[in-house]
Parts: sequence; C-alpha cells; structure tokens
Amino acid sequence: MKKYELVADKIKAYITKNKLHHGDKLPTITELMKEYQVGKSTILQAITLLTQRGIVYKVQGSGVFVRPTGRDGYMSLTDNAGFAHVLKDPTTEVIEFAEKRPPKPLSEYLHSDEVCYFIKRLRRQEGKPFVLEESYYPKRIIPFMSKEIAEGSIFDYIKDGLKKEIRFSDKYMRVRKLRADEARYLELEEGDPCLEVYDTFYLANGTPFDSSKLVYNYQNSKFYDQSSDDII
Amino acid sequence: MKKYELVADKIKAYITKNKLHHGDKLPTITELMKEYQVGKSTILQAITLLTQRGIVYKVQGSGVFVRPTGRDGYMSLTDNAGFAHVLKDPTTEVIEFAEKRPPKPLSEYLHSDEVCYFIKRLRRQEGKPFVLEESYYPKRIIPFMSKEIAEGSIFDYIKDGLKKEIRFSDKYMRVRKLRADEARYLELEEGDPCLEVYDTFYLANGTPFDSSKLVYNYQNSKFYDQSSDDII
DNA sequence: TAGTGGTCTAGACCACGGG
DNA sequence: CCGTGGTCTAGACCACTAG
Repeated sequence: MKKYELVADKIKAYITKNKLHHGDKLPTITELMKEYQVGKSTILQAITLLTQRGIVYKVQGSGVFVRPTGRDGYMSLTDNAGFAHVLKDPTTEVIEFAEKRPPKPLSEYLHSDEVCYFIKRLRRQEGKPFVLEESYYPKRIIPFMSKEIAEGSIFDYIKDGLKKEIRFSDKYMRVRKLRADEARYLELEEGDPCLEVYDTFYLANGTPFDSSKLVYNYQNSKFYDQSSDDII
Repeated sequence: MKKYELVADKIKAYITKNKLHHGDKLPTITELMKEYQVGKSTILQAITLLTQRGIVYKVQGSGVFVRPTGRDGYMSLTDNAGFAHVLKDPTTEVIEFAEKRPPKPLSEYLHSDEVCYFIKRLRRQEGKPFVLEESYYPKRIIPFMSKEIAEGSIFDYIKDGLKKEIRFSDKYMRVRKLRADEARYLELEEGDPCLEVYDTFYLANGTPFDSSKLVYNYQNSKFYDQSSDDII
C-alpha cells in the first residue's frame, strides 16, 4: 500500500474519531508532516485523495476543512468501484448468460464488435428491483466468465480474481419512458420514467473491457455526485 | 496563469494539432520537461488536469495516452462551470425574481434558511426548453442580483463580476414524473419522465452560495460523465 | 533490461486569509 | 504581518511495461 494512501486513511480515521463535521479544520500540513513523518507532497497526495472522494476541501492561506457528508440511500454515479459495496442486502438474478457480439451502440462504445460474454441481470436491493443491466465483456480481455460469477460482483471478480485494475469510465445518460418488457422486470408500468445509462469501463492500460446498458427503476434508485475542482 | 495550466493548454493544443485519437501516445514526461522547460511535477500537474477533464490517461511503464472523445450534444453532469458554454443558442426566461427564505430541503442543503434571492428560470436550447430551475442565493453572500443578470449566466457574474471562485458541489438526483405545472413550462405532459437534481454549490472558502432544484426535460437533455481514478 | 511513469523527499519561494 | 496552503525545482529511487 502506498504511503499517501496510508496517510489518507489515517486522516480519515482522525476525522471520524474526532467527529469532525462540515467546516471543521484539520491540522495544518506542517503538523501532519510531523505527525505522520512524511514529506509535504505525500501529505498533499493524501489530501488530494480525500478531496477527490468528497471528504475535505482546501482553502489557500487558511486550512483544510471537512465537507458536508453525503446522504444515505444515494448511489454514486461516478465512482468506478461498482456499487455492490454500498447496497443494503443486494441480490442479483441472471436473466441471460450467453456469448454474442454487441449490437450498436454498445459496439461503438467498445470500439469493437468482437465476441463477448453477454450478461443480462436484474439487481435488487432489499428485494426491490433497482436496475436492469445488459453487459458485454470481450472474451479476448475477460477470458473466463460464468453464471455463478455473474450472480455476484463481476467487478470484484475482475479486480481480485483476474488482478486487473479498473481505471476510468465513460457514461452517457438520459431519461426516458420504460418499454413493456423492461417494466415487467422492474415491476413498474410501461411508460413509467427511467434513467438509461450507457457505461463503458476501461482497464489501467486503456482497454475497454465492459460496455453496458443500465436501466434504473425510478422508485428504487437515487444518485449523488460530490465533485471538486482541485489539483494537488 | 499558473505554469501547469499553461503547459496543460499547450499539451491539449498539441493533441488537437496532431489530431491524436483514442490510444495515441503523447511524448514522454522527460521529453515534455525538455520541450516546455519545466520540472517533472509541473508536467505531472498539467497531465493531472487533463486527466481530470477526461482527455488523457497514464499507464505506468508505458506512457500517457489520449482518451476517447466525448459525444456531441451531451451535457456534463459534474463540471462546476455551469453549462452555458457548451449549449447551442441558449436563452433564458426569468419566470420569477424575488427575495425569500428557502423551503426544505433546499434550506438543509444550504445549511441555513436566511433570506435569499429566489430565481425561477426556464432555460432553452435552440428554442426548446431543457431545464426548469429554482435557485436560492443567500443575500449575505451574493450581495447584489438582478433580473437582467439572471437572464444571462449567473455563474459568470459570480466568477467575473463578484470575483468569487466556485470550488465544489453536491448533487442529489432522481428520476420521477412531472407535475402538471412543471410539464406546462417544459412543454411536456403531466406524468412524463424527468430528472430532478438538487444542486448545492460552494465557494473556494467552503461557503454554500447556491442551492437549486433543477427539473430536466427528458427529450431535450442528455448527460455524460468521464471519470478517472487518478492521483498525480 | 532499458525506458517510462510513480513515489517520495527537502527546500525555496509565492499567494492568499485573517488577525 | 504571520501562518497557511500553492507552485515549482532537482533529484533519488521504485514499479511496471514491453521488446
């Protein structure tokens, strides 16, 4: 584990332990350097991490402060970790598991129409369906996949099982009306609202390894985003 | 202007000029250091900027590469600059301009129910309404506001006129059905889908200066997000 | 194994905030 | 004015990629 990640964890623990809230000030960078026995840029990297995660913000000439904390029950739209972690009591039903070539526009997002694992899943939280997902994973990049894996967290399998690092993603979103077949899965009515997301994920070397279409149940899904304009 | 911003602009110009596309490699960091006569961390800061903006990605031991470019007609969900810049032929109609205290939940997001400028606007692109907006700006923080300013870009006024720096934002989103009054403004039907966003913006010193409720027309708005897990 | 990005340090100086 | 974060440099060494 990198030094700045360790320091970031320690600072986060410090915030939790001391019950700091919005606007509370952290120790100065000089103090943190002494406290954790590291150089200035290591502290800065740690604080950058916490800034990107929406936990703190820096004010030049003044200090580093704690941001307002997010609300419960909202899913992050932007983080690439997948949301299996933050869900309460999640279950996944695999509707279809096959090998096929992706149709447009997913093939465009993947920059290829090569043969992929195709997985259609319905994901639930506390028994309530919140997203219908159709994913394509190129076999060339993800050499093995199974229905059993798809019933759990595919991203955890890719990260921990295949030891591949997920680095960035492109998302294209719009709101529209549900089609009848989608509504049936999501336990809603045809014509009800939904959020449709085309999501493409890339490995650390820039290869796209997953292009998915997600359709969210409007009653069972809420989203948040905490962004920050900030360089080290 | 900061050195790393200048360098970032030059690198971006280099990408444009040489028509680099997804997967194309930039010069090495050592070469960029020589080329632009700056230290390594300045180059790294410049590349971090471009990474955060979804333009490049780094691969350890290999190089810096160009990301796929975004699609046209999509609005960024996460960038804090406001979207007046990327819209085609934008117009704004001020529906209501008043001074009042924010109701819940906006007062909670603002962490205050003090007196604010209240502005209700309908924003159009190429004549088509795409968002209905209700915003609260605390008078204590934004001392002056006018209907004329609200007809243009309020964020540009805050940045350029009031010389205040916008630093981060919290967004809470969900999809729902339109109410009759909203539908009338957006030229849709009651019960049609919409995206509802509660958006709170903060200045560089951490003060929230704007809490807004946005309701997007599902036919006239599409969104994108290009995220990246990356530290300097 | 050579080349490239990644981490980390020490230190100089700058720019801003607030008393 | 002082203290704080911000920028920038030079340089050592590490970790990974690819031929």
